[in-house]
Amino acid sequence: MTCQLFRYSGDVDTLPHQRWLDQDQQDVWRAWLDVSARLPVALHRDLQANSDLSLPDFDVLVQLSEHPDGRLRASALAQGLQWERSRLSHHVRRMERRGLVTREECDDDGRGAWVVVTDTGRRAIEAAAPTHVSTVRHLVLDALTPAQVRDLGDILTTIGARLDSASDPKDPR
Amino acid sequence: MTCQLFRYSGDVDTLPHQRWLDQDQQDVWRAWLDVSARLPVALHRDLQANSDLSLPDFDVLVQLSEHPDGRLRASALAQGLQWERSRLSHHVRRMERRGLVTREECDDDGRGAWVVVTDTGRRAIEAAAPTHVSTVRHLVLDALTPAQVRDLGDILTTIGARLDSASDPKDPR
DNA sequence: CCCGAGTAGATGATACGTCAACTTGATACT
DNA sequence: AGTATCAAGTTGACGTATCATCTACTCGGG
Repeated sequence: MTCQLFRYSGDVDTLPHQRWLDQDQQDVWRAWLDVSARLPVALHRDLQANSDLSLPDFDVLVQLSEHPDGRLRASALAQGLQWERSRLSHHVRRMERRGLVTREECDDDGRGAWVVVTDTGRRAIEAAAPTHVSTVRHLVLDALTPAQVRDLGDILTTIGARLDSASDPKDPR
Repeated sequence: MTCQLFRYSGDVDTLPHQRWLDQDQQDVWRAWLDVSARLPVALHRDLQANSDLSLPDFDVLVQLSEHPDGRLRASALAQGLQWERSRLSHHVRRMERRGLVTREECDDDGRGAWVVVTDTGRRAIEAAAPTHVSTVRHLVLDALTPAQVRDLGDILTTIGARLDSASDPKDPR
């Protein structure tokens, strides 16, 4: 994977007023694309091998498990997952069909709905979690030095902040 | 996002023999999940705003543009993208329908197929590339110090290597 | 009380990704 | 030649993600 990000047949100067990426930057960006594509696939496969959960299933169950009674309002859940509400709705429907969660009406708000983890769901995540965590360790956290883990945290926080302000109406670049 | 990765109602010790993540590790892992989920969404939105290309469309066109005549054998293209062949086949079909690429039979190998970028496809990527690159800069490369970019490259390379050996039949942990 | 604006969530259409067949042509071995 | 095997690519089914749209409810004035 040593090719350039753009090498149109002609000269790059055919597109003037444009800063392209130098070689080092291209390498880092390619590496990002590579890892961010393959890591979730590896985690997903790992989960599938040890449980009937997908990565999104797992994320949902983690959120629910973290809250008292294993229940959360749909919007709160969506926000915790950084998902769109419609995505959550679709996903919960599928998980409900498999018995991992149920939906319950909300008393104080007639529009609202609770998403509740079932016993089946609890058993599923408790069975899946150990290997999942150890895969995360093996592929990422234990692969890096403590200093690298710290650096990575700082880097991701910085990028995360950019993403915040990018979706923010202020500073649309 | 200051919650723990796992906080079952009971004590963590109900699942013994398991190393969980400490707080710092959880933070880093959460940050990874957060950024790796939101960055592609931001890039995708950006592309949609300036062109009719999706992120995968863009990736395909980049690969094709990097090669003479803008043509590549399907397998080579799949490998360059790190995609499964079937995924490529589906995607090329959709792109073909929109006139971005065409498929051509291969003379030397009766099974093979070329994927060829059309003029429309070329125009599309040339229109989309400048803003896309500048968004990548804005959100990532220019947000970090040169040292951080180097660090990130090292970190990603390390993880990439783990991913390689994870899918490798040898060392299945 | 009623009306309009906003909110919570669900739904349908479409695009995307994966897996498991399947088809067809290349290769190798007899 | 004949057959087994493998490689290239396609297809169909299904799960997943996004967008636009819809329904039902809440709330804050008139």
